[in-house]
Amino acid sequence: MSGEVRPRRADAQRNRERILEAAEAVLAREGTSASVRAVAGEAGVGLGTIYRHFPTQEALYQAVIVDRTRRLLAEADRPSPDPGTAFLTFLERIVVHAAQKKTAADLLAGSGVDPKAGTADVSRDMRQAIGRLLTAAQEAGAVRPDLRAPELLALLCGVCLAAERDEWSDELRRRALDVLFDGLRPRPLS
Amino acid sequence: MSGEVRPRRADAQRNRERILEAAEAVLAREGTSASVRAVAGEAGVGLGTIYRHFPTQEALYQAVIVDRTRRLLAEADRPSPDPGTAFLTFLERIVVHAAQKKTAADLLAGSGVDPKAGTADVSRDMRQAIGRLLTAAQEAGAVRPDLRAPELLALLCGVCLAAERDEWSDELRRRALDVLFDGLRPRPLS
DNA sequence: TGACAGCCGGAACACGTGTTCCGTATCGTC
DNA sequence: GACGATACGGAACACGTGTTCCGGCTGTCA
Repeated sequence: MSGEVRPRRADAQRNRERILEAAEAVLAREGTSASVRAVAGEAGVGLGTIYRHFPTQEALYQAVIVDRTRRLLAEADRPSPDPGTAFLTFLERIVVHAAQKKTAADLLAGSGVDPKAGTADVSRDMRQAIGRLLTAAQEAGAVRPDLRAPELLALLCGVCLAAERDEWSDELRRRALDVLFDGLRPRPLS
Repeated sequence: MSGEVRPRRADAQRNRERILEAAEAVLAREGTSASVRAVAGEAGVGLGTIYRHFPTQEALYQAVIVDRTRRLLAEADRPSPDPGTAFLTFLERIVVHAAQKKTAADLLAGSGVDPKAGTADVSRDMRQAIGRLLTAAQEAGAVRPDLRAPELLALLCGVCLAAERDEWSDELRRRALDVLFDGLRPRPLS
């Protein structure tokens, strides 16, 4: 074990942060198809500088996505007196996040976790958090008991994809989620 | 006006059809990001042959998409005694089509019709057909009256995007659409 | 069967991408 | 202030893409 890691030079540390901020902005604007050159331009930095800090484009984007997703996940773990509201509120936050950051849908995709992706951990955490909130909401009687995680994640993934793509307005999101959430509630006994 | 269009040579006509079939197969497999070379390989044809028949990759793909969408739309216009079932059945057919052909979601996207796309016509027709079925289903009391076309199209677009991406199984589609369709129905008076 | 318009294949070109490399500039230390 | 390690910028490379071009082949028709 080598130990003793010399601290980064001050300008390097500054550049690293500028690159992360730039990547976040560019991802929000263009989604994960954004080019490394776009990030370099936004950061006011050369291409080589980016590759000095991140081995790969994928590594850079994952760094941004993982960081922001962890912040989002932190909100899911606050215990709430109203599991139904907590569940639906968190779903809506995910959709808002998707629309603003263009980067949420991938984390919800099919349960077959892509082993080569560095986002596998945070993706698993996300699905588990949703699963926990779902179970709690069902036990509280706020969500239909026959709803299972796969179809919930599939629908949520679809909503995120559409919201990322077409930049839903606040009102459209409100109306669409009202419809979807109605479908999640228990059917009143006819 | 020139008139007098000489008929295509027989081999050229044959190749044109092979290209269209190949394009359909490749689109179903890889979506609209498929390369022209992939279509050429599937058709067993040179690149030049494709460009002899279609001025552009976009033109080729649009030809496939427009043709298939027209066939799908033909089903929407059969008058039905049960507008509610007709509405939901057509929505499901669209989702199945999306999952199999990887090509439906674009037609449902934001109402701002892209003027440069040759699919604008068929996209408008699709939205209008859905709108008609929606209105009929609402008048029959089978769908909640406060549902409007924008959020319906947005949700449907999301479902198609997710189904195209992750190749939903029949069962997953069934479960997801059951939930979504429940949200479309009228809320029973408390 | 001969001649030619039409057609074909695929090499070649233009462009955008991710990534590497190296001469130069800068930071931290003495 | 000088010096070495570190970091920077951006040209250059490898690759995949859409598209064009042209020499040669082939269906068609007299």
